[in-house]
Amino acid sequence: MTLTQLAQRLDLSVTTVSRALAGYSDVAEATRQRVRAEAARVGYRPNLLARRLQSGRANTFGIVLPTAPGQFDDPFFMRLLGALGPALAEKEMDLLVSCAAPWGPEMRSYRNLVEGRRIDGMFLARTARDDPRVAYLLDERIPFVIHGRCNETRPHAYVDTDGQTACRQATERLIGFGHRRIGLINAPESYNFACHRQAGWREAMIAAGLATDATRGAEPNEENGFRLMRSLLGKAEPPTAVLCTTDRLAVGALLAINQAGFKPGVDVSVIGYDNLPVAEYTDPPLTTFEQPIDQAARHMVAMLLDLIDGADPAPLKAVLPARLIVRQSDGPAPNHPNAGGLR
Amino acid sequence: MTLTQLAQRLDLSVTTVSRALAGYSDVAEATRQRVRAEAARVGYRPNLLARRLQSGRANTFGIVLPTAPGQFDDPFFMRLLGALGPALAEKEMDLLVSCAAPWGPEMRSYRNLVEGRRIDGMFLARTARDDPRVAYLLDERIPFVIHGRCNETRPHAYVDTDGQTACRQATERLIGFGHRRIGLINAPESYNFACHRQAGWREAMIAAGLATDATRGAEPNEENGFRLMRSLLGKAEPPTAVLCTTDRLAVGALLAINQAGFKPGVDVSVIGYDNLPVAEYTDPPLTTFEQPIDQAARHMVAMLLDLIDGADPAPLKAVLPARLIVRQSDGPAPNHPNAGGLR
DNA sequence: TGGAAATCTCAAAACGTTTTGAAGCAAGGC
DNA sequence: GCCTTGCTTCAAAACGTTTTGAGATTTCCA
Repeated sequence: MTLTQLAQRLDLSVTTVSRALAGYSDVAEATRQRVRAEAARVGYRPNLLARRLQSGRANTFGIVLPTAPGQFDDPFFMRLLGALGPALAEKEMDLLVSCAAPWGPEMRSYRNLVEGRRIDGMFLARTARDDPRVAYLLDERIPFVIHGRCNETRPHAYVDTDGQTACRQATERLIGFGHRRIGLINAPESYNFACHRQAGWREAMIAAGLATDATRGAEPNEENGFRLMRSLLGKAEPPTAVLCTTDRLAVGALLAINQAGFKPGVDVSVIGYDNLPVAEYTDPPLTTFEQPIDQAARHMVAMLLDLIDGADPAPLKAVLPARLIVRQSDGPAPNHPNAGGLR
Repeated sequence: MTLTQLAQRLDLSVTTVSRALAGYSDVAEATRQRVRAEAARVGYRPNLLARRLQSGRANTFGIVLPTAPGQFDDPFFMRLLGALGPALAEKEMDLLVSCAAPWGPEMRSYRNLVEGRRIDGMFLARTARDDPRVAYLLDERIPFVIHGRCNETRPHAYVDTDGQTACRQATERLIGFGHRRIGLINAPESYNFACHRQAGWREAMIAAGLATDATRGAEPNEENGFRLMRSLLGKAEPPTAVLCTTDRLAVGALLAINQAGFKPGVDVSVIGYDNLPVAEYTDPPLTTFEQPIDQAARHMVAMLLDLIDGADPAPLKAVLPARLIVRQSDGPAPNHPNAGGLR
């Protein structure tokens, strides 16, 4: 059922029917009602493709999932999608998902989305410090919002979690527990979030006059967490606590601690970051940070809608606090006066 | 740059330019080359919205992610997306993602996608035994492919993993280890996959003359795995092995076993299903099944493309084998002649 | 040399909307 | 009775493609 057919049934012009349905005031109340009733009766639904062609807007935003081996099933993106989806649906926007490895080929995905005019704007996540995608989108003047931050100096919209403050607090917490050798198991510093989280840890360590050499970085998955933790435990004076900048790293670290014959949470404290579902069921349950992803998603959607309406990106920035979830993977340092005390 | 503008530059008609680019044989070789060269030079990209309006095809498939609390971050969907994406990109198809809770509201999502002619076909996953979405799509004659199976009698395309065989084999393996009381921690039987997996377990148990009463079911997450395992352990004669039909259930079960003072893999064997990334780093690492998701995705894409070309859905069925990944969470039954032997 | 066939090109229509500019008509003011 | 105003409706153009059917030119053969 097209608008033309509907108009014929009603013995009206297409114009009038279109304007009646759109609620313009220049069609008589009686006519409007008649049109609306008939439209409902025959179940008329406008053809979105036609509407979009005419309006020049795709009514669609895009997001590219990184499908690198070892990280394509990152739960973070699933949660981001789950949060973006409803926020977008509310605004009658569609979400187009494209998949690509995050190096070279990914750029082709962006080109495809952008140059085919399939989308009006893009969401980005997991940005690198100098991210070619950001530069590309700025060059092409495609509206976009980043989850994360990046070094780009031109103004752009972003929403991020304050990983720096979170990691500073986590480190201070461990220091308060009496730990002196506190390791950092991080993602590669080419990721922006890794830099921020490291900065927080370093800040607290330096403020307390502690050494910042026990740091390691690699692609954030369980295997690397395991490997890096083993490497830290192999040191002459292994750390009594580690801050893992993602839960997947922490899961690997916990196993490494166990297998080395230590008791995680007692001999070696661990704090994670992300609050994955599994964090509540590791052994021991993982103390970690929760990112306000729903809130971030709502911000991101609102910002992108503003941008496609021509808003200035400069003021569109938000940094949201992470929330510490205390479980049982951290506690007083061994041989510390507080050790064995109440937690 | 539109086709019209390109035609003007070339002093050709829009028709000729369009046909030259599309590779029709009725445009002179010299002209075609001239057109191609100029198009490449000015970086012409066709407007997909216009093309789609004209062709009546959205060139887009849809998928609805279940965003129920407690399951919206199911890694399964992330892997499915990661596998569908590249397969679709190869065929120049877009993937539209919609989010909705899997009860009432989800139907509205389907309606939106379908009735706005935004998509040419749909992927479904996590189907229930009597799934209203399947009935709806059949009624509306929208092409679709299910990952999973369902009770619907009308012919429809599906791809599934053979969970029944997998779970039968897992149970037989446990029986071979000397276990006699083997529990089942399952998802609710309203899910199709839960039925199949249970059937496999039951088959093996009955064939071995064992009791099939130690079975429990609930939404497949860590918490329920924990809870149900505790309940099984509370029985007068607790099972010495459990088959968990998802890894998330297994992760919870492992913790419950640990906390009850048993050693998982020694006192109580556990086998999971899904091979989540975390499965390699649980304590002990989890014996589980891996679904061939990439292969399934390729099948699904091929089938859906066939369907929109008018193929008969009846023969479009595939059931793929799951692969057992042996780790250390299962082994000989306690007090069994094989106990303590080599594994 | 005339006509048919083959080759190349194009104007116009179509896809289903929204928007623009104008027209028809009644009421009201002079 | 003429002009303005306000209200309601509509024909036509536009968005950028693809397809259709036909026209123009060349080639080939009788």
